[in-house]
Amino acid sequence: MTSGEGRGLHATLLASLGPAITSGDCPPGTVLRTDELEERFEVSRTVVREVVRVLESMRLVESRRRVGVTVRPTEEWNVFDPQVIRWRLAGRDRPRQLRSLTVLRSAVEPIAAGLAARLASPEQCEELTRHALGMVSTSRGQQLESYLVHDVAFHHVILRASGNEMFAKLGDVVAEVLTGRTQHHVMFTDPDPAAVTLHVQVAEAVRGGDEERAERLTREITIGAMAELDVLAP
Amino acid sequence: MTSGEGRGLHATLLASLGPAITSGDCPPGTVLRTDELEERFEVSRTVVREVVRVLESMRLVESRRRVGVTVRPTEEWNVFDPQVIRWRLAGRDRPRQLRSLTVLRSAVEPIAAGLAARLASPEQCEELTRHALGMVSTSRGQQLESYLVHDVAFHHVILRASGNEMFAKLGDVVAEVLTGRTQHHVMFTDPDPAAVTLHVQVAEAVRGGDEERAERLTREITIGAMAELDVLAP
DNA sequence: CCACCTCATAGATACGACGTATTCAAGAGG
DNA sequence: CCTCTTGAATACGTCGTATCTATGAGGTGG
Repeated sequence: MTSGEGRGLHATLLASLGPAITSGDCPPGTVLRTDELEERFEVSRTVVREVVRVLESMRLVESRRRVGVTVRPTEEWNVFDPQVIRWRLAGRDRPRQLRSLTVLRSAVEPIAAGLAARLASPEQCEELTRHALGMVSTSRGQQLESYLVHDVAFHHVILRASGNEMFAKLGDVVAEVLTGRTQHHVMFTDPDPAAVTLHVQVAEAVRGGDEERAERLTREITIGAMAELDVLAP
Repeated sequence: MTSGEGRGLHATLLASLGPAITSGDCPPGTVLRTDELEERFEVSRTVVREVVRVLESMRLVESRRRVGVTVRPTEEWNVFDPQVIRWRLAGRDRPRQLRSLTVLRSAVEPIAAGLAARLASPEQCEELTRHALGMVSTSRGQQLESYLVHDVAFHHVILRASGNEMFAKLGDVVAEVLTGRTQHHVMFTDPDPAAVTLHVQVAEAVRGGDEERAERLTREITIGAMAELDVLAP
């Protein structure tokens, strides 16, 4: 076992096998045998079996008697599993994953903003305007890290305020998309002023309970995000 | 072990513990001990541990030394895991889950339809019109089961034709929503004629490559679905 | 050529042992 | 009386081995 992120053999092996599969190093159809994994990673049967069970629950692999552990075709993977998403974002088909997520965002966030306009609590409205203003004040002069913090927080609040648990869960994923985008940015360019303005206006619309406007403005933001992706990604 | 769905002790125990947690029988904060589960379900330590590991990967529970296996708060669950969705749909907060999913549909499907209008293959267009016509021909005279088959297939094709792997993955979930809706329907009423017409028109729009129209019409369908939910659910 | 049977294989399950982190509480010191 | 340290109990983590069982392959006989 060369490395690993979480403590414990289980987490370590999972952090090795998961990415190996999602990155395509073990393409669909590949057969892994339990005892081979045992010796390759120098862990006990117990650890291997538990990891395989987890990978099986993510539908990345299928374990069959007399055959071994087979990697399933990509289209059967649980692509909504945050763990799988993280592995894919860190691996080879990061562009593809980024595109999928951005399209998902473009579908979900406008609706979420509309719902937020109806349901957001006063505290959430306050948070929203605070982060929007934070984005304004950090939008100039190479402060992209601080800007990103506000940007992520802004979208997190919107998704939580929508009152939909599934939307809320997408907050973490969106955070990774935004973070990844900034990491790939040339760090010398400031964020698009138009986008900053849009965020402020969305905060206003939500605060004012204007569903239709919140939705429309957020849709403009996501359209911008997709356009940006077309420029940056292959 | 009273019952179970899949063959094998692992699947059986998972099918007992999962629903027990998602239904609220074991509310967040509940602590389960490994050996207690062993004797309660009459399985070995191995099986319990592997099941706990899977539940942990779904973020339903957290296993800590000297403490036991604690049920995590609801907002930390992997609510996009199809298995979790199925358990919740079968359990107590089915209405809440159904509402979340319907809102998600209303966000995703219109965008998916728009993309499908641009990307659908001739075969997919053919499938689409076939199922739309199938819906028409089964929309009268207590043929809800046949109607449902076409309805599910229709939305499946739309989501797949969008070219987005994440959208495509939602097809199975949407199928369960539609199925569940029909199961709760009074079986004597035929489907809404307006909805049937909309499906036919969506198929036309996709076939004709009219993105804007496909999106708008699909949005009308999902609006109808939400309205229907308001009538049926608490 | 096909249907059926046998056997080897590799995962599925079980059990017992030891390691280790974590918590809680008792006791020493201030 | 309060705080900090230290120790022991505890429940999960890891390991090795043994047995069971499903299943795919290959042989056998009709």
